[in-house]
Amino acid sequence: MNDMQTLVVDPHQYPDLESLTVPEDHLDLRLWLRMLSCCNLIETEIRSRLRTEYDTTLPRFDLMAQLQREPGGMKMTDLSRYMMVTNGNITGITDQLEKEGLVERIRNSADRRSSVVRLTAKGRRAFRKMARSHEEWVLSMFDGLPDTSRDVLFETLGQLKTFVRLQPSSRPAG
Amino acid sequence: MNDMQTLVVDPHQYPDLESLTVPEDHLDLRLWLRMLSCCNLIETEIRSRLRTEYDTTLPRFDLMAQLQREPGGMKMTDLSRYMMVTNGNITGITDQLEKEGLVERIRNSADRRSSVVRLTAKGRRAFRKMARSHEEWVLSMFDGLPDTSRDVLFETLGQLKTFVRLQPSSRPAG
DNA sequence: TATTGTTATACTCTATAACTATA
DNA sequence: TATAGTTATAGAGTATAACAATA
Repeated sequence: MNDMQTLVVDPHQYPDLESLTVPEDHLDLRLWLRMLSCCNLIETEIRSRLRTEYDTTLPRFDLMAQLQREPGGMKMTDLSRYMMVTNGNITGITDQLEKEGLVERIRNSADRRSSVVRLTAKGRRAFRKMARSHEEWVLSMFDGLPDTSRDVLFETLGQLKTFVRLQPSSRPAG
Repeated sequence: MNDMQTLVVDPHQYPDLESLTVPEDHLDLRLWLRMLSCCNLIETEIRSRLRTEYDTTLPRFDLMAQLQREPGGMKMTDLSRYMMVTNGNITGITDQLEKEGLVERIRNSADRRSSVVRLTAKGRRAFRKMARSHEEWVLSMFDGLPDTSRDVLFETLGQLKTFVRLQPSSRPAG
């Protein structure tokens, strides 16, 4: 069975995005590629674990995480806004989760166009379990990082999130 | 034309992944979600600009960036390792770029199974232009961030990249 | 037997767009 | 007219797997 080619790569073993820069490049660029490769490393690991251990995906996990905060459920339109994807995609993910009994749609009698999605009891149990694992994975990945670095990262990323300036043309005029 | 629903969202206007945590959560988890939402914000912007201004995608840009460092070209297998995707995907992306005249395959007479992919003159020109824009976008997005924060971010992310510990089961046994 | 690259296939996620039912 | 949600479609990106040619 040597004709099979499963993807088996240790990311630390190969150069990554950051290696595409040279010291002469702007610090911003090197910073960005370093941040991106950190994120990709961690995100890939989480996606892979969600897949192998819970047979699910990050968007599905995220949708359930949104619902978990709102015991009464959320309107599809709000889910779409918070998750920054279009309506049709929320319908699709909700369909999958509903088929597995993890969420349910509740029709709204006041406005019969809209419905509310919420976690079922089974969905709440499943999410709690996944969220615990998810947290363990993250903790274990950050394990070697000194406390001061953690604090500093948290603070400066907070600044960055505020300061990041999106190009005007990519935003709606209003 | 109100039945059309184009995705037009200002990411700063809605809660994001980070808002799924509460102060009682572990700092690691809050840190991770904050980092992820920073990255997603910036990455989404870059993908969108690559699409609208250069009609291309991030994986295609990344493949060209790899080749740009190696004037002699790279083997498909090495591209696959560096970009951490399977062989078949490299074939697909290379096909697209070759069709547009941006890269070319050179057969290797010593080992007739393998070939080398390299940028054409047109590809080098195109990449230089895109890379300049890409750098401008990044610079402009980091514009409001104080210098000290930049330095600190760069250092601590460097640490993180070294310390991030992948789960043993996700790596090959060797 | 193992490696290089290609092809075929399937699946998820995404966007655009048109549609239905309702407001 | 506008909104909530659905459906249809298309395309990118990914993985798994089998294959041919070559080593």
